[in-house]
Amino acid sequence: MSDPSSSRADPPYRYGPALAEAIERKWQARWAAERTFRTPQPGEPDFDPNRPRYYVLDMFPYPSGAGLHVGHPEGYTATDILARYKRMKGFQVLHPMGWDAFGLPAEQYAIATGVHPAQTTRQSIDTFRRQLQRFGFSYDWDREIATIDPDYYRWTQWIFLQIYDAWFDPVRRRARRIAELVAEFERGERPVAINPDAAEYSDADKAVRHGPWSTLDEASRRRIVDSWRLAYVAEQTVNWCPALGTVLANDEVIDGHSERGGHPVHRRPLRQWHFRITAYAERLLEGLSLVDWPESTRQRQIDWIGRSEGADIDFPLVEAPAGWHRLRVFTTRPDTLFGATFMVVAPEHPLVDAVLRDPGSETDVERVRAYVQAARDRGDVERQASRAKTGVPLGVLARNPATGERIPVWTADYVLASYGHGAIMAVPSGDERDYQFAREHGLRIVRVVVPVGAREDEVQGCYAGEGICVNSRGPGLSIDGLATNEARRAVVGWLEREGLGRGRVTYRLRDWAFSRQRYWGEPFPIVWDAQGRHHPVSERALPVRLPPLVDFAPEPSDEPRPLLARARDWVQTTAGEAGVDGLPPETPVWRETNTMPGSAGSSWYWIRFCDPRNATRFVGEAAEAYWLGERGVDLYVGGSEHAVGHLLYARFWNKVLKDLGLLRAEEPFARLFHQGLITSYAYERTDGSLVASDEVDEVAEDRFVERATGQPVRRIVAKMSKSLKNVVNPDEVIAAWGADCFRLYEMYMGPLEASKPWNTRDMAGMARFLGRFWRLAVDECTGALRLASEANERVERALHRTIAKVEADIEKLSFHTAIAAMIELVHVATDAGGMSRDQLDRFARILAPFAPHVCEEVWERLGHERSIAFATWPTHDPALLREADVEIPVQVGGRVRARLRVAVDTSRQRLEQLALEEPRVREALGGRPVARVVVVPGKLVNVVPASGAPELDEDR
RNA sequence: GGCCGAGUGGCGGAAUCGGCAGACGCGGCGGACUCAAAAUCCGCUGCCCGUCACGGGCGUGAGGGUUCGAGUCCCUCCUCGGCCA
Repeated sequence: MSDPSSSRADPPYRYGPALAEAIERKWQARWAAERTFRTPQPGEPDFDPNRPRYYVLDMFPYPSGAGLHVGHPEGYTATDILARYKRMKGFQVLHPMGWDAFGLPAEQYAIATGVHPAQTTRQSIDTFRRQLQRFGFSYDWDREIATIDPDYYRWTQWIFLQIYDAWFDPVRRRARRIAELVAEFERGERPVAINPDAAEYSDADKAVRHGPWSTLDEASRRRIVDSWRLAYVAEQTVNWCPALGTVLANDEVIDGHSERGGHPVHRRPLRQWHFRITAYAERLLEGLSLVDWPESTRQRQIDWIGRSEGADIDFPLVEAPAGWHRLRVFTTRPDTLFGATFMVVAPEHPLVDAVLRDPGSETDVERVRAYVQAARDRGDVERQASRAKTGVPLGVLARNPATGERIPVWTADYVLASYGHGAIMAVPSGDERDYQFAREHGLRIVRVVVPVGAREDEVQGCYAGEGICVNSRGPGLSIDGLATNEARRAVVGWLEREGLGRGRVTYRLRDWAFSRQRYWGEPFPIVWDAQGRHHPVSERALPVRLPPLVDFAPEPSDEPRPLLARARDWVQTTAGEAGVDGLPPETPVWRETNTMPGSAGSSWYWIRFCDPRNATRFVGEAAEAYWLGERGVDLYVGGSEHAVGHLLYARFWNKVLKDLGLLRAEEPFARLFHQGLITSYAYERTDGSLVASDEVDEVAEDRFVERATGQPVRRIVAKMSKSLKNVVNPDEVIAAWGADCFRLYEMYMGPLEASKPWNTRDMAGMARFLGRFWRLAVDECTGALRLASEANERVERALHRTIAKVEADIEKLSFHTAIAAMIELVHVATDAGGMSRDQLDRFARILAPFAPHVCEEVWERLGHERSIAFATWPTHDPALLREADVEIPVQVGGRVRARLRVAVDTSRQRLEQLALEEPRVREALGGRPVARVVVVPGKLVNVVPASGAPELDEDR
């Protein structure tokens, strides 16, 4: 088909790459010129408030310099089919596209080339837009947005300020304005205290009892209010690489050195903005039951939030540094309290510093100091992974409150500072890590739980499961013989009565660190004064524009320093200049130099699409009410790699905005679907090196050789990547086959959610299908319509069946089976000598969402002036779906022995009678008596010979 | 190790509620058209036995179970993929 010598001999109107391209260009130009897919807004003349809406959203792409690969259009084609289908079903469809354009790759590219990220990003966006438009997707390009547009990030900053100005009321379980919190403090309706759930404050800070609000000074008030804010500043440990002058992610650090370059990396505390997403843990869990999402993704979010019930327990300290009277731990297994034979704190725990300042007689100060130093530069991931459970005793003794025994306190890096209180009670008989640690360091092990039905001496090593408590009798409490779940309640009750602890729910979810030390991100609308206090930039001064910067090269330094600090004239300004209310205009202030992370712009973009040009509000109320309403986005399609990060952050922002009365929907995305990965063949030489797929020949079934050398290579299936040399470029595929063919092929590969290997060879099937469809409608020599003079009955029935099937399959996103049904229809119609005008008119409409260009062309030839995109979806007559006659298989003992040709509605009795009269059935019975006959009318008959089995009711 | 998902022809895959396994496409084989080739059209194509027809047996990762009937439900195991530690 791609041989040029052959196409010269082709009839002038043969459907091939050249004609496909001409048709596709023609219609794409027309759609653009007529703004066919512009979606009317509430209030506009062509908007119809009585029609239902359908909001179908793609995860917007990060436009990289490499352009689109064939994985992108998979999800986009699926949503396009749905958008086009819903339009034909009478919905007003919102189907937008935009660009997630801030982020690290653009900045790294700038470091390498010296070209400003603003420039490279714009170029990448232009490339992506051109490529997407070539697919004929029905996006409303008038709504295009990019997160780097100041008109967009102005509202990203504005939303940050809304979150900054909010706190979470644990009683009402929702966010409220800071002014309401202060009012409650002023009126004495709320105890004046640091937020007990604020991760950035110590237990000691939270225990401080403050007087009435009016008696507090400005600094104390500010401290208390900040502890409630949903956006707050806290020190967080980062991986700082002085040589690269940058902060590294956990997976970029290997063994204390940078993955690139092998430079030393230090763990340093750095001042960062955070969102108190943990306050929403319960709401985020509950919301998952309101949405139609893949079960795997819901489960991953549940796991990520990691709700666990347990208890805080205070262990009295009997030998400890001055001022240390107790050590608080969190445990999910209070039932194993009697087995706690030692305690462990993280190397970062404040008790460790206290011990070093005020060592006890048993403390080996040098050993502790050395251990803590070494542990500091190991990341959490690495600490968890390492097998050896290292640690040192602190020379501190605690008392187990249940047994009254004195137990030693150690520090070890298998305990993480970020979980619970950074301290644990160690129960070696009931926790694998504690067990290993105890074995390694010769600590006592006491069995306190045995499996139900087991004797104590039958249990070896560590047993972490549920069971029955043993050896759990003490001066104040005995839980011997209780089941572990009952024991947990008993212990928590006792702790609460004794004032030694309380039941508590904790989460694995951490607060969301929202700062980056990069350039290419949204600046914070925040300034700092000379006293180190933060102040919001007022709304009217937004956007805070990113200052121009030319030098992105890393600057080696021992102290972490954000890149924006280099824009000195921008950083240093005055309150008046920056637009800060509440400070005298001439007050010198310094702008926040962190920037927002990549996830900022993507945490609300679906909202902006509803009203992308609104200059006075982040989204107009009428647009939000219509396009989002209480349900949110109707269908959201994107990769499962965003199952926790993006989707959790987006839900969080949505909930805060809802609580503040700015949105109606509790959940942003009503239905979510993940398209599968498109993989591709890669070829490996015997030495493991890779060969590009276009340098390989298939010499026999499953035997491949490298063309240049003739050496055999092995074919593997892998994710497309430059390094594997197996990337397929969509531009080339479209040039060779056309966009309609590409769309059909990607949808025909298999279930949308499955990962599937790309195989260009299979494109031919879809090209043939389109060719047959075209020939069914158009004379290849003259270009005139070819219509049957009258409607064939068999074609008519097949058409009704196909309409019903395609409709049901689109709703299920089962596009490959819908296409299979249409292929069958083409065969039936071709076999019957063609379709009537009316039949072709309906067929073109159901194929149009899949192959819109060729269908527009046929539609125009059928005499329609308006785009097929707004034609109505054809109806089907359910009465025509079933054939009058059916073939019923007759089984004997479950094996098909004969077939009956009967009317669909043949009765049960009649079918049984006909079956028993069949000679083949009698033959198969071989004289055995018939035990029973199972009849499923319209489906099958099963004659069961007697074999001593008991008789059963036939109808079941 | 835990959680989730998947194993069906040479390949991608279908089978809506437990009811004819392999729809549809690719590839392959044969034929028509053609000077010839491509394209197009038609037929065949799970495996084994059988001379064609008519048939028979086996068959959805392995083993067991429930059932008149299992790709589908239950149990045990194996393999692969994804995520988390």
